[in-house]
Amino acid sequence: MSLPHALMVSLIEKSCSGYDLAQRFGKSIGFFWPASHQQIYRELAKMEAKGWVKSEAEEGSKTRKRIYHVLDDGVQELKRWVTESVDPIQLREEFVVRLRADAAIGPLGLETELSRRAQIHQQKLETYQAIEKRDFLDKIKKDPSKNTRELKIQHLILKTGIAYEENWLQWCKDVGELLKEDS
Amino acid sequence: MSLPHALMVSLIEKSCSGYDLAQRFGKSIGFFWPASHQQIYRELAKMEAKGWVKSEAEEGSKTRKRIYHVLDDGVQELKRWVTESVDPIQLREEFVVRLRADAAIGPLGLETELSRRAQIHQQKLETYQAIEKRDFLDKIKKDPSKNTRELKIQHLILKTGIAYEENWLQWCKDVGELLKEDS
DNA sequence: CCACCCATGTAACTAGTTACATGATTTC
DNA sequence: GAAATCATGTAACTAGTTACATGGGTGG
Repeated sequence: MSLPHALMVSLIEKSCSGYDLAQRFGKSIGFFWPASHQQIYRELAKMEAKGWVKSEAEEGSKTRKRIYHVLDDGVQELKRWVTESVDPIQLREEFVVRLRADAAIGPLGLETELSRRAQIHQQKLETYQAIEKRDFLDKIKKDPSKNTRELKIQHLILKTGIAYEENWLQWCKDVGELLKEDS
Repeated sequence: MSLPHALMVSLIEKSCSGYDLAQRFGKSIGFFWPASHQQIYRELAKMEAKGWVKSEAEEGSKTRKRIYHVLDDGVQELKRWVTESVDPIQLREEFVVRLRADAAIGPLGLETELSRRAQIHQQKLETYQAIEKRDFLDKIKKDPSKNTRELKIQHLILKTGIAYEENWLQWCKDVGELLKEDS
């Protein structure tokens, strides 16, 4: 399981509350490891029980907010986990199964759904590209010395997402062509 | 959930036992929707209870083997399901999280694991390419009239797998370059 | 003062994984 | 007759999803 470790990476970058983590997961590390707030709160509680993180009420705050930070045991655990050997995840795409059903008993009119999916990919792609421009391209242009190892890796991760969406977008076009061709 | 529907697609292509399905899932539709035999047996039982499929002991056989075939209700359900609207699955790759951990507190020596993963992708790629040659390229060459809608779709699905593995393979190389560069 | 966002949770469910069990048949 | 593979399952666990609950603070 990766969630506790993903949370620790995020907390190392900046300590914050479970709520904040949930927000940040919606727009950074969560692109590659999505998690709902329910899951996050549950994991944080378990991690605190294990002594990987510790939470403290914000000083002088009137809210219930609890700020989590990573303890030394957490960092050790993270280091251990990083070198673990785990197989790449299996491609598992429902729409491919639908397509195969269409091959067996179709045509079943997948075109509408296909273009809906193309739109979703297009939208994600644009989101990623906007982030790339703002957080990487412009930043490096302004000050090339900022292009550290850390930034390069983070940029590569984002480019992974971009390539991923581009591939599926192209795939949607290819499938669309094929379905149009002879149905 | 797709498993029952994936199973029906497979059973429509050819009726068979749960055991056979588990074998076939290891080398065709299971590339895109993997399932263990435990899961398959469990689903088949549920599907039979719902009246989507029916099983019969093989005539004159001495084994416990039960052949499943899809009933009309099952075909109807499949047709209904195909047009359902479902979002594309989220990219969810543990190694990307590790990479980001490496960016935050690294370098942590991800190279070994990376080349292990590259090997896995390479191997899958070769498996797919062998299947492509045998089941599509050679077949069409021999008799172009065999290149039906059904075959074209199935070929496209396989090419999806090929592109997927090629992309991750390339990704491994890119990451490898970056890690070598400045660690 | 009402609606919205902040902030944290519980409960029940679903799908998939891991481990274990068992007996029959085929192959060497 | 031993080992491999055919063939079907049960049980317990893990991770993720969906639905619901609740109370405080902030902006119009």
